[in-house]
Amino acid sequence: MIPCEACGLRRKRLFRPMAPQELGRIASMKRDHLVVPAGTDVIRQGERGRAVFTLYAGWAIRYLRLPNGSRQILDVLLPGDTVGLGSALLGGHSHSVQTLTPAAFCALDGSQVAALIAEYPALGLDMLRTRLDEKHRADMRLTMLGRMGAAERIGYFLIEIYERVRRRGLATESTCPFPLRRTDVADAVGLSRVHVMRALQELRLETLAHLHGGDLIIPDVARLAGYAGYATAARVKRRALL
Amino acid sequence: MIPCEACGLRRKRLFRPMAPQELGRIASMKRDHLVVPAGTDVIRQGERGRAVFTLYAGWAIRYLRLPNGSRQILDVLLPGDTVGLGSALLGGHSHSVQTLTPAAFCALDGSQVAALIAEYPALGLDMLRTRLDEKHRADMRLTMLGRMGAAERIGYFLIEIYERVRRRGLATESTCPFPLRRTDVADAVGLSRVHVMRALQELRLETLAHLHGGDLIIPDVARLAGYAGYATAARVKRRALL
DNA sequence: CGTAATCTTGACCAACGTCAATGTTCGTGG
DNA sequence: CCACGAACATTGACGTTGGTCAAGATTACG
Repeated sequence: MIPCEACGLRRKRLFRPMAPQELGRIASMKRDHLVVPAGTDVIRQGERGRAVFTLYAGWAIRYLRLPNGSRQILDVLLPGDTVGLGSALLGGHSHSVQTLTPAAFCALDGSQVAALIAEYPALGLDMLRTRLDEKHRADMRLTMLGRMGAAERIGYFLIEIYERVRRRGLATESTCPFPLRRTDVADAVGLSRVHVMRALQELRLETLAHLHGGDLIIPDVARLAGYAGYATAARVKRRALL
Repeated sequence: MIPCEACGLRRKRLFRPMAPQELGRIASMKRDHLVVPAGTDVIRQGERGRAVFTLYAGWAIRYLRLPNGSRQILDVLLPGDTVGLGSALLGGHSHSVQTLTPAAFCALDGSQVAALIAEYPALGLDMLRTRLDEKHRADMRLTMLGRMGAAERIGYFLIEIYERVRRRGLATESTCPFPLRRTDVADAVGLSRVHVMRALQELRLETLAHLHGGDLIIPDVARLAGYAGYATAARVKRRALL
């Protein structure tokens, strides 16, 4: 079990530095370091659980399964993203989380989060900031589902992921890993799998973006951003481990 | 200008009681009590501003305008809802807010929010809780846009609003005020105005819901909830004024 | 009482979903 | 190293949902 003090994630520029005391307190909440293969359900919609997970390595999705069997992907989780805070503070899990690749999670005892915030208000503020930033992303995603055509939606989705991966130092100038299948893209942007194919072909023909092997290639990021109406917003430093 | 101590909103059961000190501190941040007619843009997307607004009376929408002119309504604001926390903590406004009815807002100085949370960590925790609850609502809305048909979407949208209004004590057994126009509904659920008409007719024919005058009538809430896949989640007490 | 805004409906068209057949990749066991 | 199967990608044909255009009805308001 990797101690929080030695956690590599924290060193990235994307995350705020923490005071040693804060870090020590968080370390005391660490309950597990869980390593799982691709396709594992780490959290199941409806379960009780009060653990808070930070994705340490690998990719995962947060999704909802409807009574009729269809699936909506709510978010793609990248290393450093936290999930389960809602369940810890509010009650049961309202969504599921599944790994897309082999992955490792850091599990904290969520029942202590309220106490933690009471002790270190600055942590609460940071968590609130991160939440607000994510809410902005959620607003944009809602807009893309509500008001954009198939190709633009997918373009937006792809560039958003590319930018998030890039900020974590995991992408090159024009390429980033992309372990999602066509079905996953479809369930994320609200289209059928077949129509995703058609829209991807359109993007490929216009040299805006294409998928190849497990990689996403965007020859000209600015051009795709223009096409899909994506605006790079100044982003907040996130709170790692929480 | 109504002092926070006398604010009627705080007394409703939906909101947590506050300690006198907390309340005093918040009162010291109050900058304005703004009364505006219907159709006023209180916040414009892109503006600088660091004010935090609490809707005191009336209805409003939070929306995004795309380069191509179309509009996505992100949320409907009811009395007691707070808006602008993101801008206060993160920078400029990423969305606009417009009143649907004559309305009154309480405006607080947002630049003091960080300091407020540092002083009263419990407030930060409450704000985080409220945020997490709203995020759940946002997840559900994304799902409805991505995976549901027109009539179900609108049914979901209507019942969600009805429940929120009811919890504030502003609805009767089967009726609540509903100042949105067809166009607003369309921009909220991601359909065209004409298609909203067709879907509303379907809901009316099946006696699930109908709009009349400025009112929304839902003869059998449970039946509509079943139809639209709406599940009443236990909701958090919200933080009024913030 | 008249004008503007909104609601409502019908006719037609485009976008997207479904079904089904074929190709491709990749892992597994011989 | 090859043969096989399973999962996934790809494409075409066709059906359905939802968008667009346009006209008339109703309501809100000066």
